[in-house]
Amino acid sequence: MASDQTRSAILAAAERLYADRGFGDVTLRDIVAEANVNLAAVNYHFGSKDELIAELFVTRSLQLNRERLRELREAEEAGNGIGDIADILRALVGPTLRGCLGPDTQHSTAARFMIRVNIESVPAIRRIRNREIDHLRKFIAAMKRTLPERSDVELYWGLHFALAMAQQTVRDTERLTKLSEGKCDVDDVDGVIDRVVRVAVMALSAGDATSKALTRAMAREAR
Amino acid sequence: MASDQTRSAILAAAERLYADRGFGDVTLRDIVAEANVNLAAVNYHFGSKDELIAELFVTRSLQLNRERLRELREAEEAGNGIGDIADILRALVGPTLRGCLGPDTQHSTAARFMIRVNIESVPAIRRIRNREIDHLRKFIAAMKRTLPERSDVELYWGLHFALAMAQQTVRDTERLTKLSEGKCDVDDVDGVIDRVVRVAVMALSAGDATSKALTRAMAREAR
DNA sequence: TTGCATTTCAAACATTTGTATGAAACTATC
DNA sequence: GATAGTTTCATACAAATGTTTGAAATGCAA
Repeated sequence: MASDQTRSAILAAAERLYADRGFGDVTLRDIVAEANVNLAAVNYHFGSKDELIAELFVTRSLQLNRERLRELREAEEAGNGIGDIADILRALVGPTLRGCLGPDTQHSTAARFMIRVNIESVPAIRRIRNREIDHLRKFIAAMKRTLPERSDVELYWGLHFALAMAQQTVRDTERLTKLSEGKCDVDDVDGVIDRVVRVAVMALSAGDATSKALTRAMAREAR
Repeated sequence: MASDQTRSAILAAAERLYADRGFGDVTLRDIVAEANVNLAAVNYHFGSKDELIAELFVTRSLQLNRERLRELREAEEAGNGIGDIADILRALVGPTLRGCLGPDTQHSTAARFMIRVNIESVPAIRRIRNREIDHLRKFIAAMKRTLPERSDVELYWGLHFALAMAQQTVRDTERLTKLSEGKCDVDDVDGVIDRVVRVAVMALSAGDATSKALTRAMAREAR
């Protein structure tokens, strides 16, 4: 086992470089230079470049999922096993947005790395991502407990849209800021989370009479 | 000018290969083999690999934007310059979803290419994408005409979320299908469009009293 | 210290990649 | 049908990249 400090140095350097410059144009030589270790060290400690990337992603992924489930548990415990739907959705999108948005994001390597993962999509990561489904099912189950009369399809679409809004906000922060000329304050993380959650809650009723009534109400207002 | 058939063959072959295998692992040699032309032909006709990719993307992008604007114009003409908000949003997300979803997607190279563009993100394309903002502003303007009393911020977020849902659906069709065990029918393109539009319309009222009332209503129902 | 396993290192390897070159083939104009 | 411009072709180039190798260094137990 020894000191492991070479291994850690590689992980840290790789995450930093990937976060800053993306997966596309960071070579092993860049990484070992940043980490001040020998070129062969990567293959010695990780086997291959892809396995290094995979380890980085898995580590951060597990952290994210742990945090999500922790918040989900909190939400359900507060309601004696039945969480408020907004809190459940907040547990789903909150950790991502809190991790990847906000003014202090510039200082968190892990955050910027996960943003990269959301923007680019390298095969080594795509393979792992497919295992995320079991994790999401836990949220579907919790949503079902809270809204038992909702059809499954509505729940799936609701979760899908919630993730869509969160991830697109992370991915396209720059475009939204430019488009809105800074009027959309993505640094107000809690505000963004509230907004996403609110829309996601509404999305869950997209097939319902209530929502159709709302749509009609808006149409009237527009006249 | 001459025949241009080499040029076209390269474009067609490149689009097909990129659509099938992604930008990451398609080399110029793969492309020229598929197109039955000489290796040097790519640099002769396009200058560089990146310019070839750029031309492919620009072509498809212009098509998409043209179609969006056509539908937007239709929507506004139907209402004497003021379109129904749902129709405006439909003009925004409809072309993308109609192009990239549905059972016949397997047969359209252009569609699969644009899906790739949504999944992967290569520098050559990212650069061009930033010019999309002017295009989106036209939709903001149309939305503003229909909902003049809405604050700009609400409009920006609404458009952002609409695109988020559409693009994530294109990007993560597979995950949604797996997660829902096929219960979410993404082949029903019109159904998906309706759903996205409906949620997007609701999102536009995320800061309003109406939506807060709806949220409260749902909370009551959940009890 | 000796011996053994782990880790580091410099160097080389083997491909793969986009691009450049210069001659040949082709095309169209006069 | 000669000439000039365009296009095609085989081949070479140069650089980059992940990986391997075998020896040197290091750590550690007996």
